[in-house]
Amino acid sequence: MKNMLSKEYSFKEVEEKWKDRWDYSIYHFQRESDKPAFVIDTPPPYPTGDFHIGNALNWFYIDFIARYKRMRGYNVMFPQGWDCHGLPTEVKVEERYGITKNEVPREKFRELCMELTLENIKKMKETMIRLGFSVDWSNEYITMRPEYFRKTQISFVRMYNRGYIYKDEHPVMYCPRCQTAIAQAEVEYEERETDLNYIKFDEEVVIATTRPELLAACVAVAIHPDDERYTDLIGKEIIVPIFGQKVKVISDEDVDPAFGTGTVMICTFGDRQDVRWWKRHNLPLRTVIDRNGKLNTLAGQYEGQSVKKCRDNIVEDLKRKGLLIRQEKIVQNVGLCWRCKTPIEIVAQRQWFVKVIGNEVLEAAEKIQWIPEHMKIRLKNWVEAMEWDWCISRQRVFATPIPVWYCKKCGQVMVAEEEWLPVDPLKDSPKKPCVCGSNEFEGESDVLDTWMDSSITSLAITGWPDDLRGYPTQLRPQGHDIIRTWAFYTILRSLALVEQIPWHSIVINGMVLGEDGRKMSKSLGNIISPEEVVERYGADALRQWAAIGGVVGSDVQFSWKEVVSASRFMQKFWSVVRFSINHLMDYIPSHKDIENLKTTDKWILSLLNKLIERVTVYMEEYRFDEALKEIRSFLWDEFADNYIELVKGRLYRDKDRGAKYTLKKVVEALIIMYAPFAPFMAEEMYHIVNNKSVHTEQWPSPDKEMIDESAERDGELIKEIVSSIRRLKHEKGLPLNAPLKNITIVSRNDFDVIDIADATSSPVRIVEGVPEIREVVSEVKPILKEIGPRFREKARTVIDALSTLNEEDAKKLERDGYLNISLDGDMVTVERDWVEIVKNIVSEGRKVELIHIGDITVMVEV
RNA sequence: GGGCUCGUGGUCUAGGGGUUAUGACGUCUGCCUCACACGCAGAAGAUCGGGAGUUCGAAUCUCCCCGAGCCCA
Repeated sequence: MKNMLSKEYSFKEVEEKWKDRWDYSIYHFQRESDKPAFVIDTPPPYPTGDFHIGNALNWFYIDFIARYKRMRGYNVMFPQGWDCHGLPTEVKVEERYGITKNEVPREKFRELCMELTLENIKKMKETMIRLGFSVDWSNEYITMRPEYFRKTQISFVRMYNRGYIYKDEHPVMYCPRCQTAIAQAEVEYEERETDLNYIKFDEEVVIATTRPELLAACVAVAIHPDDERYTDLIGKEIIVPIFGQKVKVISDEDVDPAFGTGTVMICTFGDRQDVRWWKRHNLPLRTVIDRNGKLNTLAGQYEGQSVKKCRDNIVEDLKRKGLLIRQEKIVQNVGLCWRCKTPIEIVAQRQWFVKVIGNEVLEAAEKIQWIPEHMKIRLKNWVEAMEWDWCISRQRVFATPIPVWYCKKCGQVMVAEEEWLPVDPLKDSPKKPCVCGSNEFEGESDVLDTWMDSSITSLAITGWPDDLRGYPTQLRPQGHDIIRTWAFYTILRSLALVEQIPWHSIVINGMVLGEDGRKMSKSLGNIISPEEVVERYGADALRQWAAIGGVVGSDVQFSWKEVVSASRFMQKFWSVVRFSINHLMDYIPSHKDIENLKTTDKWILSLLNKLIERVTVYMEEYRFDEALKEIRSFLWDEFADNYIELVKGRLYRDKDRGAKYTLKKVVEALIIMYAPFAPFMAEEMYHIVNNKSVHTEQWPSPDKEMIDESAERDGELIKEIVSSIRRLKHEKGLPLNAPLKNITIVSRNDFDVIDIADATSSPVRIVEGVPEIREVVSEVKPILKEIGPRFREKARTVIDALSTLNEEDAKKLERDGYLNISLDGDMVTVERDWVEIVKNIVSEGRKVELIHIGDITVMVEV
């Protein structure tokens, strides 16, 4: 029979073939199904057009889980969302058409954004399909579409009506470049060097500040209450240089007397500490920075200047007036807009806020299983440090409109009713008059933070607000970089909207690092795209890098080596299938074949069933690295290197049905368990051995009947005997297939030796004991884990006594099962099981080589 | 400054009280043995970051120190 399989596995051909041929509807979630549901609240990526390797890691984990759960009989939902709104797309559109958002009508600008978003989604989808994700495309959602943002607006209305959302004037983080308020979570900090300026306020007071441009916004000067240098200043008024406003001197514990001169000017607002002081001491508000990041009229002669320009000018003017005592360089942490890295300002503005219900969120977090557990602490730290409510209004265009109008007559706020949604208040009018009777409204021009869209994904995918069956969902997979945003906001919103946790478990993935162990970045030039890996080694190989690269939750370094080693494993697997199919082509399994199993067959089947148990446990624990390693080492080290080598004789010569049965069982189970990791190749191989799709198969369940400890012991022995004979031949300089005169195994229990004979090309027999052979005890090895706990501090003495046991006593111990020995005058009884007795066999007749394997001896006549 | 995670052969990595520490890549020595040279059979290579402690026994637990990364002030 001719083998039709190519010698080399061609990932390119196979992956392209199945990608096009697959029926993706088998991955659709069945709304009406008896199977238990497993709903995954997958992350909606931002449609940049580039599905990068970090996304890929996240999706690989999701796909391993989804495929595994499906095989375990779950009705899995693996939806795919797209989190469309936001600044980056606006910026891209401005670049692309060389316009600014204010140069075209709002509606037109939004359309251009949508157009670009759809193009980007298309590109990313292609990559995702190429990577083999089992996405349920019938559950795709796009947040910019009316059917989705209707839900966002409903969530706004409901939370408003329940008192979770309010509009107020409050200090907010403001990005002057993006010209919008942002949330605390969107601020990142970076160390930057700036000048610390010592400015003379009056004869006694010199203030050190890094923000001289905010002198106009100065509302107080603070000192530490215990600072003896300034005790008599407290309560006095002092005049701010250049601007001349009188401010009070107050005392506060939070002032660091060791920093600068120990006196601090409080501005509205230089940093968050200013906000704390401003609130605590009820200070007046002097806003000097406007929405464009420019100084306003309060700044007098500096009006209209940028923050940077104003700073330079004020420093110059202070110098000229002799008010600048000195300057020193210091490093300080500057808050930056996470999108454009522009230093943010804190300004008081009327904005929309969501109440942060920190305690409720923390309580809910306790009810959720966190994988890994310690990631919960990140949420905790974040929540506990939150000082302000979540600012959800943005002064942008491409986002979900806030469904609110203001009465032109009385100023009353009109929040949309749910039936009116979706709505754009700038285009649409309320369907009822204001309480004052007026029909003249002005629509809210602010829009919602994009996180308002994406923090209801768990609700949206289950069918909320129309249908909430099956809520909470089962799983949220996401990166640890967005715990403070996505995870936090989702829990908060789920509690506020439906009073439930959003998911039972959350599994956190790490970031992907470059090959050099550093973050991937353009400037370091260490970026790897999924496409280039797929091109060279295939999606299945990349997937295995993801699985084996590290424990879920830890950062994973990209590694070509891992990818290569995965592709070698694929070649090995392919060769095993190629070998197997030679013997299985004409084989129709029968249950009777079980009766023909030899020791070696029983051994590998027992190991296989134990493997299934372990792999299943690892998959349940999201330990993909361990699961895949188990599969790999079983296939390579046990099945290929040992089992197949041992049964070749029986297969080629005898067409042995027991061996064929075993071969088929093992290969099938391995392909199925491999399928979540390498869906393309597993599919190809399963079609070869079974002519059907592996992706609709059941996950194998361990067959307890086949777990056979004695077969395992004998099988291990056979393996050991064969490999020690190989080693012997190697040492003697003999070819591995050289026949030996005789192999005699001295053992009291009987097992099949046919495979040993085949594998060593030599006659093999088992004897219970041979007269002309004399057993000599050569070594007694104490087993420490038996002796340690029993004798504790005396263990060492016992160990020494046992290892120096004389031959007579050792034989007595072996024969009787116990032995009394005297230790420092005490009689101690030791048991047979506490030691391993190594014996030599001395032959009086012919010359034999002796091999010891545990308690067993093998005599080899070369 | 605070929190979290982590320091294991040359490189990456598993393990997390029992004395010969896992695997991958790399290195060395033989082999084209009828599934596989992306292979087979062997081998070398680690005082498990440093120190102290707990214990009969520590890579593993505790404390301190050093170093790295992440998150947050």
